Amino acid sequence: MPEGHSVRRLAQQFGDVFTGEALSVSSPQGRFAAGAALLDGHILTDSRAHGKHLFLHFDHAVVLHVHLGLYGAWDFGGDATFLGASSIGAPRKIGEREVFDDDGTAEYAGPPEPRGAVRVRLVSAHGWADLRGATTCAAITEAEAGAVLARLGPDPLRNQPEARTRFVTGVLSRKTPIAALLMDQKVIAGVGNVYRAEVLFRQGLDPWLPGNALQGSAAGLLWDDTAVLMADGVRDGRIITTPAGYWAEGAALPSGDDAHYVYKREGLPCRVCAAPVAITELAGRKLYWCPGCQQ
DNA sequence: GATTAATGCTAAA
DNA sequence: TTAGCCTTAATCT
Repeated sequence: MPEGHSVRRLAQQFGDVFTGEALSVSSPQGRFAAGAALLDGHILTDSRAHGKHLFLHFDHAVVLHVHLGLYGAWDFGGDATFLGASSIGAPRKIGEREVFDDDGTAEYAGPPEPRGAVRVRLVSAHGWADLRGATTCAAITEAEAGAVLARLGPDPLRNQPEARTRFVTGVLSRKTPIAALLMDQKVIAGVGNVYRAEVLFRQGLDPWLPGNALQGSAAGLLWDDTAVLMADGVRDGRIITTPAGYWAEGAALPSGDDAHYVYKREGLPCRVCAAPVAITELAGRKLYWCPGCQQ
């Protein structure tokens, strides 16, 4: 999935192109027909992300709650007004991989025929958005949205009071391996398998180190580095954890192969110590790490 | 063309 | 603990 940085970009995109607009809401696939009817015709008033959760608030205190899960994605399209309103480069798709139109010459002729299982379609005067493949898509009350937030840990992309302290305390109070704690959305919201592997490498932490065995300062630095990486991800629209020295000569951005230290690099030599990058299954997910650097 | 794996979580069993 | 979501890209045959 899109980790927290993608969902933050989605919230930004909805804010840019739909806030203040009355939206026609439908469910071409049918599975969200009742929820769509509840939202249809209402004005989008706010758009927020917390971790991997997206909340679209409407003018009658109903909230569209979306979690993309493993492969959910939003598609966008619209006229020049719509495209011009987007502050993040007007991607056509935000989800597991962002897609940009190669040219802006196509005439806008309204929303296309729904292709595949479109769970929700939002249509404004100037554009549209389609949701497919999401794990969660629900019309809920403000109170219910608050309950979802309450069970999430601090999000490094938000300026919440005591966020860093809450993370450090959460880590130090548990004996669970740090690699598992980073994936626990109650401990820190928005980190997925890529950021987990990369930030542990960058901090030189053994993935199996129990949370309560970390130094408080190490846990704090882990939070700080995660926050930096995720903010970069919001800016870039992708996860890049290596510095320019590891990219092709003169490249402004790395190729996919050069963007990470360990993620999906099992068996390849570590970029720092040349030991083979290891892969292990941990709680049903693949964990990539360098046995040389992370001890 | 078919199969697999994927940045994740929920609900059923 | 497992199926499910029902997409996409990469890898297979």
